[in-house]
Amino acid sequence: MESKTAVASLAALAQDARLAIFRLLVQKGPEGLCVGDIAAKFDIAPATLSFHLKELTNAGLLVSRQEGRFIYYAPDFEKMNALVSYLMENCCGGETCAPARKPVTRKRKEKVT
Amino acid sequence: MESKTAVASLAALAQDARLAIFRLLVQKGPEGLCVGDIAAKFDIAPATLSFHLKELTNAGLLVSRQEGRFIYYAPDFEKMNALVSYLMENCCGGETCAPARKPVTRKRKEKVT
DNA sequence: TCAATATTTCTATAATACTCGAACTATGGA
DNA sequence: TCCATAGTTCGAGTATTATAGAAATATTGA
Repeated sequence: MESKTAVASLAALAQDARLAIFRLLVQKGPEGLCVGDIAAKFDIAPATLSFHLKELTNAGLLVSRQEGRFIYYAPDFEKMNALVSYLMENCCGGETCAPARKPVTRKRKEKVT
Repeated sequence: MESKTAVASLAALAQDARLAIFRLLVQKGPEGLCVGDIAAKFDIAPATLSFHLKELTNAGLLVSRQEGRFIYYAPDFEKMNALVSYLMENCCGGETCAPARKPVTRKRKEKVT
């Protein structure tokens, strides 16, 4: 991960509303939530919410998909793991700590064929 | 961890110089580095460096100790772990991911008696 | 096609943060 | 005591970011 990317991701998370939104989505998982569902959880003007979702998406922390009229946002878990790994890279010289953490893994979704 | 604290920590890290400084110190470990040693690694005006160290310290990410004329800064590893845990708390509803990550642990320093 | 719903873009204002020169404080050695 | 070294605080200029009203876009159902 590049330093620039990490700074952008951290900046995206360094804001009350965005951190709350991101954590909500992390807890929700890969299915995500549509904008309206997120709006229902927080008292944020639609334009402001849209702005924050864009910030998180531009930072690479969220991915979105359209389903009919609804747009779902979900975390990009790989990016989140990469960010954390970048922060802790070679912790304590790599001798006492590394590998510091195991990345988040999740069960592969069954194919719905 | 409180949301306010997490935002402050993330904001402290969401800056080129500060992220580089923090990562340098994470890699150095609990002994830390004095300001001069940090300054030697980056091209930053002393006042600016001092400002950034203060930001990181106020956010709780660094601790400092004085040794003679030198002030050593080192990461607060517990705070760092708490921040990461907060980000990933109850990931994917806690079913598929949790416990997502193990915190950084390091060997207890031998007592120098 | 028309209206309603869902979300985004535009635009402006207010607030906050970064940088660094200059002046200041604290420690240790001569 | 006096000076040099190590860091910090202050102040001002510049830049970036948050917020939200209004207008625009896109999708669906009638």
